[in-house]
Amino acid sequence: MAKSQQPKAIFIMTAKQEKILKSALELFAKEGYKATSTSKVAKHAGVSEGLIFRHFTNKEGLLDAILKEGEEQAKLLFSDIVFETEPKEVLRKAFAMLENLQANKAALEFWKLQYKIKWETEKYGEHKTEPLELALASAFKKLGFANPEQEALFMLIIVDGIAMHYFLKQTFDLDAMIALLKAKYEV
Amino acid sequence: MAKSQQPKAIFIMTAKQEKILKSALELFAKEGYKATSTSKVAKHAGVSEGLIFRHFTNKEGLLDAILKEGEEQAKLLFSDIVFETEPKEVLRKAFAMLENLQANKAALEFWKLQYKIKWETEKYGEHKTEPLELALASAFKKLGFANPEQEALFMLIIVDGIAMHYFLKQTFDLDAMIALLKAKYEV
Amino acid sequence: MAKSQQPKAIFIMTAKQEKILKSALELFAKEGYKATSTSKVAKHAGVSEGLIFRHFTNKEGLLDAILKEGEEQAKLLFSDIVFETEPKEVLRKAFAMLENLQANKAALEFWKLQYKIKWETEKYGEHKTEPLELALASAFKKLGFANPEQEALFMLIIVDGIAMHYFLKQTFDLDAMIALLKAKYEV
Amino acid sequence: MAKSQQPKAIFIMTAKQEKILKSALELFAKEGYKATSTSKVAKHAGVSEGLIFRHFTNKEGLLDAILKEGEEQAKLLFSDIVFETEPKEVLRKAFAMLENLQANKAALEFWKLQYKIKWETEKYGEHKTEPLELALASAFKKLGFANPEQEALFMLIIVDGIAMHYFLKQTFDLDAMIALLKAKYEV
DNA sequence: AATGAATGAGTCTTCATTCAT
DNA sequence: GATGAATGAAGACTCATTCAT
Repeated sequence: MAKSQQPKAIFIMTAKQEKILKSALELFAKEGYKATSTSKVAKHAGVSEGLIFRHFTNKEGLLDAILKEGEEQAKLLFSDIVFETEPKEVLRKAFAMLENLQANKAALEFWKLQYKIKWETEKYGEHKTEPLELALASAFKKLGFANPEQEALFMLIIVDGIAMHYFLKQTFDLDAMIALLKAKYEV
Repeated sequence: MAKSQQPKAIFIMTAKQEKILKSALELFAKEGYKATSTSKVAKHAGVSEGLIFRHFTNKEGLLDAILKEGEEQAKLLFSDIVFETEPKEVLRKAFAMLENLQANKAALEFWKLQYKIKWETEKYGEHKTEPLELALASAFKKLGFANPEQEALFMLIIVDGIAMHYFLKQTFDLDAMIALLKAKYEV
Repeated sequence: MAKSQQPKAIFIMTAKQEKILKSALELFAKEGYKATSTSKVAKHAGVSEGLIFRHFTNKEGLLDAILKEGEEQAKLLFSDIVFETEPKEVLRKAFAMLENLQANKAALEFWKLQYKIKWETEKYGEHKTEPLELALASAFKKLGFANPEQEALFMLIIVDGIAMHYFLKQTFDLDAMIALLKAKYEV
Repeated sequence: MAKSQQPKAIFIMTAKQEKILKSALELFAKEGYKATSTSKVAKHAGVSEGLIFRHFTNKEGLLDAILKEGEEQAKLLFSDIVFETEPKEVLRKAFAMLENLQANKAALEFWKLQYKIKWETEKYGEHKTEPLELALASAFKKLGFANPEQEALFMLIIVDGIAMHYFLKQTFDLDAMIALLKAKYEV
């Protein structure tokens, strides 16, 4: 793996830089990282191919920049759950994350990319969901579950699995599945 | 996508043909489909690159052959469950599939490939698990669940999710998770 | 520097392989190593660019193959001198090497390449001329020179310098210079 | 080759201009002209890449500026010899040039670059050494040599060859070689 | 004077695929 | 059935150069 370098500052970006990032996100999420050539990204973003390398050093650097932005977004999304103290509400908000997938196209693309990358490169560990796991464990403890840590992991796996099926299967009824979950956990 | 063609007969295979298939499976599962070049496969299998194309027409044809063999294996694996009539036993056997992952290294590679391919190419739909879904639905019906079809899908998602986490996370305690599942479904 | 690999056997070469080698020698010698692109070599040799890499792995591998062949030729050329025992004859034959430059175009290109590469990459040490140096030293000893090793090196430097000037200066009178040399060493 | 243009005036140079020139000299001498990118020069000099082109028009213009400065230095260096009338002293001073290589690191880099460029671009002819050649010829004439012009060229070739060997061979004993030269010419 | 974003042509190299033997 | 030479298109990346600011 080549060394990769994130741009000096995420917040100061030229219009073209943002276009590149947006295009890359879209294409990586749709076709995968390896299958998306830098020239395809450039064409899609309407810039010269060289510009990608001036701004992101590498193809890998481009991926890292996207992933870093995704992490930022994820933190934001998770914070709502992490700071919730009412246990039932924690669960409800966790399920709400799933509901959000249908409404927010950008978020959906980010998540889809996460999965694709996870399988393609086995690069990004699960540690990003750790705070979520802790929050859930705490909620399950308050609700009197016997093995709260395991329950938390179990729920994460379920939410993960549902998201995955939603991504991969066109005919998947997300709302119905969320309703079932809510019923099972009585929230 | 180029047209692809399966080998004339699956059961009659030369030693080299099998070597190619085995090497491709291993490499595709480890590195991914796109990231594995036909030349790498040829070298790993100890054959000339041309031979791959004589036997499998395409790189895609090679993938299809592997996937087809996987389907065969899946059918075999599933048949035990599908023909089971005792509902609790159906669930037990479904969970046993997960336990099997730890024992059978070859099976594990096959499944890992299935997941990798699913994400990389979005090529293989879920239809392979349909009989499984039906068997589970029937079992849940007998057990008096309100919405057996949905329960079946839910369970499949859970099993899928568990398998995925097992593949991607080195520190995942598979046995504990299966125990939890069994407790939840009282089998 | 990337690893480079010489072709399995130098003597068994396809026609295209030889064409590549010949073109590369000519272009490297004329324009320099860095300034000669592999695509230029391919076009000049009338082959596809990919073929260069199939046969020589790298651009560097291509250079190595040429240099190795040059070394072979040099050994042949030097052997005539090295096995000469009559001291004056040794000197005469050393000077004859210079005279040969005018007659033998292939040899000239090889030598020119050697100089170019020496300066461009500082890759190939002087050790190739060692047997020559020893032979000259032995000759000077027999002729009663005070410091034969140093005299040998001195002569090599002169011959080298003359060859260089011949390569770089169009108006250089090689024959006259050789005559002067012969007069000075009374051979 | 693109047209190239020297900076309006050599003597009036901003600090950045000098830094560029210094960096370019160092890098060209170490890595070669082709192998040194303008971006490397800019980074090494701590200036923007664009500035190189504002000041020197071209990469070639940058090279020319360096070479021109080298010529200036050469004239200075040679003048000591050119205006010398005592023949033995002319020879002594010519040999002193070689001795100077060991003492003066800056001069060494300049000369090394001259050689590198000579071989890489075959751009700079020998005309720079013409006054030197004349001075030597005159000295040899006074000393009663039969063919003074040729003797002068011969000596130049020797000095050149010695310098080259000193640059390329780490284990070269420069002092010993100069001593031999002095002995041969009895100075 | 100085910057740095932007480009397009070109660099070396890899890839899937074809074909003569 | 099997090889390995051969290809052409595409891959990531670099480079000299331009231009708006």
